[in-house]
Amino acid sequence: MQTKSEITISNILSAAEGLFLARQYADVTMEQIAAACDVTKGAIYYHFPSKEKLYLAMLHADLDEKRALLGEAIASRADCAERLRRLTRRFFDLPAEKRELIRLIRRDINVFEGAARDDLVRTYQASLPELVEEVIRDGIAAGELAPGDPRLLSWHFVALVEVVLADYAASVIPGAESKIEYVLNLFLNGAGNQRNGECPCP
Amino acid sequence: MQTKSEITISNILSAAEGLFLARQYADVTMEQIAAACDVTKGAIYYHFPSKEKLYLAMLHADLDEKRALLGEAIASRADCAERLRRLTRRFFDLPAEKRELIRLIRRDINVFEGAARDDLVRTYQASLPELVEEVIRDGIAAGELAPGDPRLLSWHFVALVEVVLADYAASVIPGAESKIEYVLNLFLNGAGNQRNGECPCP
DNA sequence: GGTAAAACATACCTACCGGTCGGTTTGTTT
DNA sequence: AAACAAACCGACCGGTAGGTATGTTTTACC
Repeated sequence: MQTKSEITISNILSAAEGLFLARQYADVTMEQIAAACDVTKGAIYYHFPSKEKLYLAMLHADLDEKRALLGEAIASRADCAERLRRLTRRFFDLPAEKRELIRLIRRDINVFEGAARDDLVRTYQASLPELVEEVIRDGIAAGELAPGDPRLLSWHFVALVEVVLADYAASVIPGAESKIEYVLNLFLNGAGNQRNGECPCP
Repeated sequence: MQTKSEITISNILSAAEGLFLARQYADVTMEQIAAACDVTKGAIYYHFPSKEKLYLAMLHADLDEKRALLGEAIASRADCAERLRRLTRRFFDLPAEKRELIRLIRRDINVFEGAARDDLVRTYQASLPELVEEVIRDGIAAGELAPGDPRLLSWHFVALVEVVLADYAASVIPGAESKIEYVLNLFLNGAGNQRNGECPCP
């Protein structure tokens, strides 16, 4: 069973997540967070030493959870395309708010400096791109993907997923499954018209 | 000849650009901007009614300029790949600060609400992605690109450019020209190993 | 070169926000 | 039920930053 304290902390983190996702770091006040989970500012400062620590704690909790979830999806011996497909599908299965976390970090990453910033970057790198990177590295080794830098390719893949995540995409590509296939096809085969490529054998 | 007022306005916009690029909107103070161009806060408020208006004015000026510059690059009758190449090259030729503007908008877009926000989105859309979209639309019509939604593909292309713009990419892909070819190749042909595709003719 | 208006500078106001602290409630132990 | 600790409240402080009011200089034009 959870103690009273754990419940409160969980509530605070949850409220903080919602607000930090909606607005920028500086535009979210501690009192707004407090009001959102029916406590006062004093209660938050009882559990967290500062606004910055609260933000980082919320990020860590969220990314750890997400990483564990997504990590399962690539733990298979399938080929590269299939592993990427499973990973993306699992990502799409996440509640919408959770998926926004990546954009959140890219947005607020300039708020902090020094150690806190490095910590943020590392935590982010370890969340999604690193998982993709692992799959891509294997894919290159197996000859399924063309040679290239795995990390750069993983960023490309993540960026592609982000594109499909935009509101506009929903009006063009309906349904999660077709979005996934869209991403995979574009990533593997590109946007060029393959039929234009001449077949070497007459 | 420029009047004194125009020079001051230009200085303010230039200083604002540098600071807004380096930090988040809320973390840039009016006094910092004032100090950066050797005036006082009062002078800024003489020319701009508010911080928000100053930010938007600086964005508009920058994007207008950039759009004019990039627009020339696609005004040719070359094929799709070549036009994209020229557009990207022109983009890479921009001073580093100017290239960061895209990321800036994506970062600060949540600061504003209502009309100001819509204005921001429209201005952004009209800057880079719309130019790419035009080229891609032609490319699809000419059969050079596989059928697909032009706008979504343009976002994909822009995202790819952004990936290559990251610091890490410099350590993997040296030189602007090879970055451009990397982007084009990945966009047109994808990351999949084409040699794996069986040739239908025996 | 004189003058009115534009273009600043200076000082100040006010709202807000992160953080603190004394005190109060609630729960637990003995 | 006394004693103690954990959890929480709410008023408050210090600093800050957007914005303004007013005085001063500079520009532009005659």
